[in-house]
Amino acid sequence: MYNKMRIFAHLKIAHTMIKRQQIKEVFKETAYGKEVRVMGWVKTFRNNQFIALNDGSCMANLQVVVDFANTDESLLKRITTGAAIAATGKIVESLGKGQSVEVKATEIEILGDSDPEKYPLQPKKHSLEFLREIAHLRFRTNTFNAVFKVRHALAFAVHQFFNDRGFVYMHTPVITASDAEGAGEMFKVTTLDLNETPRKEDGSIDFSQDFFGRATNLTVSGQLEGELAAMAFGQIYTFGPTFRAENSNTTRHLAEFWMIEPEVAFFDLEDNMQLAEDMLKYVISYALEHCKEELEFLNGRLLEEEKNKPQQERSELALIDKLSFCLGNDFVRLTYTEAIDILRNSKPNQKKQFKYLIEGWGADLQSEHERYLVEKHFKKPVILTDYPADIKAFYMRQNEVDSEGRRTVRAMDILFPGIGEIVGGSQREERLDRLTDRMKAMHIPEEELWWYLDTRRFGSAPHAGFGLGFERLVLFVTGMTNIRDVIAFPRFPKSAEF
RNA sequence: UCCUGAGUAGCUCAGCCGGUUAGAGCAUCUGACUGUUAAUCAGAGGGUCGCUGGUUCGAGCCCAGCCUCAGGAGCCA
Repeated sequence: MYNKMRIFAHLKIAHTMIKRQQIKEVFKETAYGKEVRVMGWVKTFRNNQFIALNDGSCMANLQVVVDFANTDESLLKRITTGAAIAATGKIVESLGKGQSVEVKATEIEILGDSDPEKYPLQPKKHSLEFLREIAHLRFRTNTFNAVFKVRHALAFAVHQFFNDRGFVYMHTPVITASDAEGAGEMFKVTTLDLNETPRKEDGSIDFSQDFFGRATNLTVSGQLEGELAAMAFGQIYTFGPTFRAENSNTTRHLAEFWMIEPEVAFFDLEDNMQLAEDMLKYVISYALEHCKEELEFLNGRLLEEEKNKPQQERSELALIDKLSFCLGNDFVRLTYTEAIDILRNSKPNQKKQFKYLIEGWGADLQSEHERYLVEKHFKKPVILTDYPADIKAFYMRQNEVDSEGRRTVRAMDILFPGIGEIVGGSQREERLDRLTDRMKAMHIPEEELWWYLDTRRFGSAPHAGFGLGFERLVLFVTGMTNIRDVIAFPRFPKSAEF
């Protein structure tokens, strides 16, 4: 009697007293027969008997076995793809193949139903295009599970890298009044009634009546503010959202993206390049170490996809091999001028296969040229430096005019295979007169940037920094090909649904 | 914004030279089966052929405009 009661009591309290465990932890359990409680979402329910359950803690699904003969049919009907359930049961060695352990359920509770006629995710392969249309649900797929775990790891690794080196994380403003950075079209920020904007006598909008008393925009870069902080802390970085109102419709542009911008006092361009290369290698190796399961999945996904491509278009290395290769090799460093020489003598240029032929010095490099250098000629990441001054921003440090009268600046772009420009940076022009000369030539109003120029007036020092497009990094590491698939809710022209 | 291609069932796609009632696989539903791995087998339901207009006896198919998506280019990170 006593024993019976104990057993009975034990069963009674099963669903209230047993603490819910993450599936990731259940897989680590070694004691067969141990009672566990898990909660998650049903991926598939096979044979009226086998639930593939996922709670997001790991990629692998836990197999929960239902004793269908002794389970109410109305409950079985509610175990559908997408439903949230709680399951209590014993850990047992799996009789089937495909998993070593499974949970033999003694109790199943439906936490949230999922109407199978309406739930759009099916236990089958979906196109990324379709999943983009249901961005609110696509996290529940294997691919996006993996992508966003890797994204998280990379973000964490970025902070770890800089923190370990004594950098200060600066939060630069999202709303900015300066319209002079020249990094692209900006989104306007206003509280004015757009139907009745106050006007000045000359008919232009009177922004003095706006919230900030002046015209404001969303930031296109935290660099200028970052430089101010670097002139006190020595080394800082920013990591925040950045906005560009360009009408860009490509696989590598977003209207809202996350950018990492370190800025370091007393650094020259060489130091800057080394920092960027070290950082990229650090975060990639962090992902390789901490996202094995996810990267292996993405690696396999990519191999599957490659099977459908013609031989020519297939990549030479699988994803994980590509990442390892990237870690094991120094990035190639060369000047713009050297790159032009290589391109001018290249086969596609000689055979006139480039759409834009390289004829002389001074033109900006097109995508096809960057791709040739990175993917065909060097076959590894490339850092291009010392671009013509005319095609680069005003704040970049000017080199002395060379023997042929060419004006260059201490710029550097890091080009990655398949991605293109992943980092853009430079040593900054710290000499006030050279900087203001350049601003005049480029029609950038000095009055608006008086605070920026103050850094050159009071204790100016050599310094350098760069901007890293975080989503482009995630693209490279996950092997995804469209930037809209590596950010949760992508913003791009005609799209801000979620 | 430019170039190219696409838009047909919930998803992936086929649909011939313009011709009768627009098809398949998967998903869903019903039934069978019950150690399955995107289970399997049998059956059923499911369509504003992107939208608007035009040509034609007749348009999913031809023409024009628009919308959306994909890939490439430009802008860039």
